[in-house]
Amino acid sequence: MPQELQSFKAEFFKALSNPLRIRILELLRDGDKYVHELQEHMGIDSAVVSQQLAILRNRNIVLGVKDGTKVMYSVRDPLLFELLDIAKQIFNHSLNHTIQMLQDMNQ
Amino acid sequence: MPQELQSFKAEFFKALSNPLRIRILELLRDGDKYVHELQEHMGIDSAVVSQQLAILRNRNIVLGVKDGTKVMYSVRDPLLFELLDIAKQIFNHSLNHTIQMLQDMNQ
DNA sequence: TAGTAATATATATAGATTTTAATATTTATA
DNA sequence: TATAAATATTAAAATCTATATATATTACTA
Repeated sequence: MPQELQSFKAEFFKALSNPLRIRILELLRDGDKYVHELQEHMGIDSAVVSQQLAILRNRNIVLGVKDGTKVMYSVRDPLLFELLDIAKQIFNHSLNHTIQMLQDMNQ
Repeated sequence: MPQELQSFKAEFFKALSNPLRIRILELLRDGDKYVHELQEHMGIDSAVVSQQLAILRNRNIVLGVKDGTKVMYSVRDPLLFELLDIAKQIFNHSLNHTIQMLQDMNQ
């Protein structure tokens, strides 16, 4: 694999490496939303939401469509949700492993 | 989803958000390797490889097993490779989309 | 066989760069 | 003018990368 592609992949994962951005993507999983809707769900300043949306937009992960003064956001590729699910599975495996290890230690 | 889990997920993706670490994981996909083997493939200082391995180790993504003075590394969960494949697919979709858009603009 | 060198890996340190998150300002539309 | 969203700015925190140092194991050798 060429070195450039590795950098692109790394950039992609970097876009996902922030709790606010993960939260946004999970909210969008339940349906497209306006910025102010995201802001209300997350309970943070709308400028902060806009900042994080800009990062996801620049990486082509979400799409914003204007509707008057509002902007409706959606996730561009549904495969992203599959990716998040696999991440969760990996996470669960790792957690199970840790729990098992602690149990073994107490035997 | 609890806020903590979002942070954990973000941490996980952060571990993947570096070109050297992506390279390491792709090399390990072809089979477990010693640090010096990784270092030779990557053509960088072994201290740099160790640093990056430490990050992957701390996030429970890889496992290092001592064998004399050497340490053999492997990926803990094969699901990780599935995750990388899906990332690649998302990436291809995005690229196709961009190409299509450029073509449309030239019509 | 004790002492020392060589090898493999890990950790520590530090300066440069990047990211974060909060606030302020700007733009666009109703 | 009021509202919705985006962008700019900034200080603090985190990350990166290179280099230096430390540790642990094996090999050598006097």
